[in-house]
Amino acid sequence: MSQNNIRNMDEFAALCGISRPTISKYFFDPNSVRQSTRDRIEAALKEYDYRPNIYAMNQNRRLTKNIGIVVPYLADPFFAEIARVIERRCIDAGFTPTLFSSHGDQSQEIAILDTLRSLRPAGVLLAPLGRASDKAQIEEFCRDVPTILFDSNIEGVGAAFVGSDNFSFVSQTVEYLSRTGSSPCFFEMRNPANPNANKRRHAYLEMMRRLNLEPHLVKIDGAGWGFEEIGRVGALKVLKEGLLPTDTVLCSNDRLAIGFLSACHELGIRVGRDKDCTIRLASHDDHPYSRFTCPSLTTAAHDYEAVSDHAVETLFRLIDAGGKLETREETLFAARLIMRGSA
Amino acid sequence: MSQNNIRNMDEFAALCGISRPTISKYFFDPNSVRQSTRDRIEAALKEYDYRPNIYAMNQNRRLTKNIGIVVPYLADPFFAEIARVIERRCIDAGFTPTLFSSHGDQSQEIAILDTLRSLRPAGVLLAPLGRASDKAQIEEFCRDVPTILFDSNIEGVGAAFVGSDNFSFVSQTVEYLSRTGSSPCFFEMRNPANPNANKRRHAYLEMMRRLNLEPHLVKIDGAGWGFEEIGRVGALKVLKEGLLPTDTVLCSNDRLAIGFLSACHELGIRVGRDKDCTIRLASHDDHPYSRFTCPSLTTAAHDYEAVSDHAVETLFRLIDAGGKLETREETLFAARLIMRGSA
DNA sequence: ATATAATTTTGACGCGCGTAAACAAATGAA
DNA sequence: TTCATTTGTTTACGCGCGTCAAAATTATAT
Repeated sequence: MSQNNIRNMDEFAALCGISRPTISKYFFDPNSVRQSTRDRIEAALKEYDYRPNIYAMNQNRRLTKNIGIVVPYLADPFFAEIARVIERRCIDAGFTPTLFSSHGDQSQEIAILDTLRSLRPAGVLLAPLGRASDKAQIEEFCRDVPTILFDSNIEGVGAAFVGSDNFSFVSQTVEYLSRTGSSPCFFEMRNPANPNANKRRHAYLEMMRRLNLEPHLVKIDGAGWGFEEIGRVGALKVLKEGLLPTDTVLCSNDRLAIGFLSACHELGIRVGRDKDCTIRLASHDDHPYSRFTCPSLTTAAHDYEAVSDHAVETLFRLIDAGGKLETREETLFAARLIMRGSA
Repeated sequence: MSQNNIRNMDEFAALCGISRPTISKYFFDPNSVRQSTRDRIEAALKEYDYRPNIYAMNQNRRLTKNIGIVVPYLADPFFAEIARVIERRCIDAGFTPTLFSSHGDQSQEIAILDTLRSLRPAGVLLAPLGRASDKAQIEEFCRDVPTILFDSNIEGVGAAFVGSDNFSFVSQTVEYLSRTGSSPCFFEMRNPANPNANKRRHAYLEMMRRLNLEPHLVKIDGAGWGFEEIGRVGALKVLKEGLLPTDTVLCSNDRLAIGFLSACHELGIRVGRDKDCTIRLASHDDHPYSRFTCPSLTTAAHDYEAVSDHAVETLFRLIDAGGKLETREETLFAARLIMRGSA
């Protein structure tokens, strides 16, 4: 490799023996130039390893190749994992993803949208905070920037929503628990941050109605995104005061369940299917840690890959279509029941 | 707020009644203009909410206000948490942080460094993969870009290293375990990804020597960053084959310990301090989940805040100094012993 | 070989802002 | 009031690249 004295595209073009506009075209889309010239450019690229100035590029391009990825809470490995998959897909498609976390905070979510505006991204994949989101601000953002919502829906906002089918989650867990033992009560936060929680409650009630069973909602206090601690404290209270109407508990999500398990252990209550166990516990999400809890969590798993893939594919379609889709799409993927030790 | 027809700094300057160079100066450092003009600019800013084009800005500025944050594995909440704190500090200081995760993969780490180069950041906070890192590439990168290493050190590379004092971690856990029961064996991966693991092993051996106790290393197989599963499989093997030399186990890190606990539960082995427990388990890191395991983990905690703060402060000093520090600094923060249920 | 389509070249302009130098104005202390 | 000092203005250039139109070249098909 020769020494890298190339200062700009002009010099590189000269070294290639190809005009600068053609080089520029190549960098926007390598397929837009004839194969033979592409080969020549790529040969020179290897020899001199020139890279165009991204700032000059993005300043002048009609559309950047940037994609914004926004998750509500990165300390939750669930989001870290989904962000990883989405990142990969974007890079493979020739885009430059940038990851943002709202860290459970409305003002940070708004600040991120503000930053994203000035990044002029080709598109954005946004998992909103949910109840804590400033819907008006998000709506306005989505009018300006091609955006796909995922994980957590806001009705009518964004070009599309891709997520999981909460009814599919709950129906499977409720059916399984009811079939194999006593029917479950539903353990959840009183004021859940995420709209999926509400959908799950409704699904629980509906399933219990269909099965002709009496529903029991167990609502616990707590705010914020520290679900494990909220679940632990809530479970301690419920267990100590004997407020649990059944010996089978279905948690709204795995992180609450992790806290619930912790409380049970503190109180010496054994959880699982064995004879010496007094409680069965199941949950939803298939959180990356749910197979390492004690006992491991019976849960309903997201189809991570399907959600990620479809969100990204939809975004690419949206970008290709110039930022507008004919109608707003909503796609939900079914859950898969994962039977483990806790129920 | 008036309608936002402002296309560039010229127009905004005209509306302000202030010359463009002064506006430009203001955006680089609001304190560099007289208070009265600053007030006028900020009043106009509120009325018209103009924001300079970041691409044009960064193209021409001698130095951008960007800061790169690189962590080895974002699905580990430990890194998510530290990244959150660092992000906050950078924003508060007027910088624009961008978060990257190597996802445990060498080629991705290199790709990130490549991306960072073309971002021309004022500075970078880098937590390397460790053993999997391409040291030569990182070294070359650090020659070009002002970089502070954190969490995982590479001798002589980067302007400074900020991390935790592994000896402080291990000395406290070993001392505590030995004082309150039988002395621990050390449970770790055979080929740990992270150099801290080696430091911890040495610290364990040294502490056992000082206490005049016989050391026992228990090395398990496994590669990659799925430490919980590695710990679980390793513990199953060790426990089934009766290879555990003592009833007290000190794991190299919490994620291995989480896997260990999972294995114990599968085998019906009770862990903790109670009479019916046959194993005591302790560990290091104070992973965000370690207080929710069953039993909760006795561990040595990082001083997250101190590490984050000092890393960021050092980076700011480095930037102010023009990218070079007189001598390479290494700062290690002591651990705090967190006594919980497992030992 | 010729007509046609596809691709590249040439030359030029503009994007929005940083920056520099010479000058003008405001400030503040003596 | 005076003068030195700080701060702002004017003017002008350059950064590296996108993009456009017209001309020149090349590839493909007939």
